[in-house]
Amino acid sequence: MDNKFTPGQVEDNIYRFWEDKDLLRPETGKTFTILMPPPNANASLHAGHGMYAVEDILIRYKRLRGYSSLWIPGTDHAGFETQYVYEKHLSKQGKSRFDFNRQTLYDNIAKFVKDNSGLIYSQFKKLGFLADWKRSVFTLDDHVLETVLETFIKMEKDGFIYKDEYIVNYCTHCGTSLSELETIHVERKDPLYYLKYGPFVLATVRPETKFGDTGVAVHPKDKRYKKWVGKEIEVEGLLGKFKIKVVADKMVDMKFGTGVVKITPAHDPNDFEAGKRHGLEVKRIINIDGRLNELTGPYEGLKVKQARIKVVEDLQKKGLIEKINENYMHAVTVCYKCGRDLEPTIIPNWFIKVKDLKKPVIEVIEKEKIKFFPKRYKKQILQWLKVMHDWPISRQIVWGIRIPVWYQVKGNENKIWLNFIDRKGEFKKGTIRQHLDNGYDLSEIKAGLQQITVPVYKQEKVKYIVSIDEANNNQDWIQETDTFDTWFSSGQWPLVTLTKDEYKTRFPTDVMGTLSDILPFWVSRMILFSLYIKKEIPFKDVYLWSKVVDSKGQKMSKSKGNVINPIDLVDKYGADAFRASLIFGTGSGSNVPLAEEKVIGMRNFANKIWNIGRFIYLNIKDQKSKIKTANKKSKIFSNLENEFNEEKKQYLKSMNSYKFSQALGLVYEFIWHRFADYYIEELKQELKTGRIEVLEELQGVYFENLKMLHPFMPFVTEAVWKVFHGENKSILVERLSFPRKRESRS
RNA sequence: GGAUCUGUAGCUCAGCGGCAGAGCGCUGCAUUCACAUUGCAGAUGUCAGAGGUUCAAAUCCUCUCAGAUCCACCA
Repeated sequence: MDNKFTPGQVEDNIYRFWEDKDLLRPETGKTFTILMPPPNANASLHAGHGMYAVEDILIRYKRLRGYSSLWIPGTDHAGFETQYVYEKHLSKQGKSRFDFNRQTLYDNIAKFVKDNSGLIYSQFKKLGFLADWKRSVFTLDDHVLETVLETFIKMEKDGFIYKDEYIVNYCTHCGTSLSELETIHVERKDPLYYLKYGPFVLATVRPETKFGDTGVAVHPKDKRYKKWVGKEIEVEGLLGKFKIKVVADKMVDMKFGTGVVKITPAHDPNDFEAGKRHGLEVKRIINIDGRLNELTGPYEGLKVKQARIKVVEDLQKKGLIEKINENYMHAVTVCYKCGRDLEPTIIPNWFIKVKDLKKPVIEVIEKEKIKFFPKRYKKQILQWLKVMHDWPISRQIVWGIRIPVWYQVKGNENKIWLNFIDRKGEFKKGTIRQHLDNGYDLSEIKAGLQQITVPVYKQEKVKYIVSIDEANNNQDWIQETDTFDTWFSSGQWPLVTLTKDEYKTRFPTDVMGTLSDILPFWVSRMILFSLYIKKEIPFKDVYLWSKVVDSKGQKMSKSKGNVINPIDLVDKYGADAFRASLIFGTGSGSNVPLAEEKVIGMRNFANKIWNIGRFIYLNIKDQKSKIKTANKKSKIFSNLENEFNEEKKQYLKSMNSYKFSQALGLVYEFIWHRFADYYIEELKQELKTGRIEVLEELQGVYFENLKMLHPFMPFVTEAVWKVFHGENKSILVERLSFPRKRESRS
């Protein structure tokens, strides 16, 4: 036995041993199941993934308590995220997604993902995770697709699906609409322009949307403007004079600006709602590429920002700007991914009606059929569920599960817009009618298809069918190109990870552990889908952890240059030290600071464990010839036992209530500062005089502590176990039992 | 605007009615003893502030200040 514990090779060998002995898979016993939150398939490990250690701790702990504990891993195709990464990769080669047809782009991304997957699992193994890797599920596996599509079809049948033109946050850079949750609001200073508007002056930060104005609103109680309400006013604009209706609406803040608001239903969410209330026309003047369209005359083709500059310039020339407030602070909605301003745009979208679907979700949470740890997340998720509105599930990207909707071509040639790349590689856009007139046939169009847009027509709907593959080779139908929001498929994670038999024995699963940030995105939707499809909750407990941050509490980011690569730390100090450093002394729910000094501290602890073992081991070898004296229990023995029993009691209590930091702290304190520093030192002399029962006593307490520590520091505990019991033995098949009393459910 | 959380040693944070704690850092001492990746000893605090409840408050309540996060709004 070496005088130091050196993790590197030892850890790899131990992991291989667990794999070879099939210890990653559960034994028989009462079931305990965790579904791993699927990381992006093409991701590599970052510090945040370190927190998956919490789940490994639970799995190992339950295994030691005699459960058949199973951890099922998986990976997510992460639609938008992955396509974004891939497009960045493309742009380095001077290309963009518009250079490829849909199928080719999909295949390329699939290959890209395949080439980059697998890495994270090998890194998880380095961290010692006891997951059943053979069971891994990918969110684009056939059986997942099947379930996800069936769910959509069932929802459609049950009337929970509808298509609508709705104002969505559209990122013209990323080329897709985003849900509310995927947007970020940032405070920013922008000029506020006071425009002369017929008889009024009104304030706006977006003068370029003026061309889409179809109304002007004032507050119903505003005396200043009362006489105009309901009338049309004549306004001098950049494209000449036009008439516009004045409406009264409570959304107007009398105190803001001049108390007059222009209404641009097509390009502002509030105006969209107001427009609906007053039956105003929706006049779209910005296309989804972020450029002004033909309705804007000379401004056609300009990007929004350029257009704003030009419009302001021209308005000033015409004397139509009264003043400009350059210091106006307001919140702007930006893309969470690329940070660019989002363009509120009207796009046909598929929606899920959530009103009835979320009711049972709220109920199970309120009744605590699903419990949250830390508890305050219960309030948070309930608050979020209460305001949850219909969920737009269409994404205009290819990397995902294509929505199984087919539009009828015949009779709708003028209504269906599409882009495709023809045989010669040329990009074409227009209606099907136009393409047909240009001599293309439908099979060529389908082969080179990029994206189709089928507006929702109020009177004459474009007929569609919902079907998995029925219409695939039928020339009468053309499939929707939108894909599902990633959360639509990952929300069904609990429905696609177990086998049929396991749904009888392991469902609901026991714990869902995940980053608290995705509570609304993911956790709430998993509950929703599970209750809808299975009529059962998907898991009993939800354990939420927070962001891993740097030693100063700062969020890790490339731009700050404070990103810590966990694998570096693991290579230097061992997986045990890395894992323990994330758990030791951290509060549940608060950010988890990761600092090299702390990892070193835990490395030292691992070494201490090793050397306590070494001390006992060397004495056993030395002891063989010595005589066992008459057994008289000394006071110090009973003190040790008392302290140990108390430690164990507290440990089990902490573990059962997800207080891992506390549990680890207890063992740390006991084994180092009580057991090693005090008891071993006190008993050293007796040991030297040959009292073998001293050794037995120490060994007994030490072994139990190894088991208690094993979930946190699996490698060093296993390594020591092997020294004492033989290379072929594993601490993993040992049992951790309760001292006297039975386990109390907390 | 609505809600939640946080404020404790130099740093990062536990503790959440019963003598103010840990890790790292700091000071001094110990040296071939299982371990210097060690041991022993020590310094360091108006527990953000004010008021209240209590035999007893860092802990419970109210307010104030400071910071963070979530939700909604933002012409």
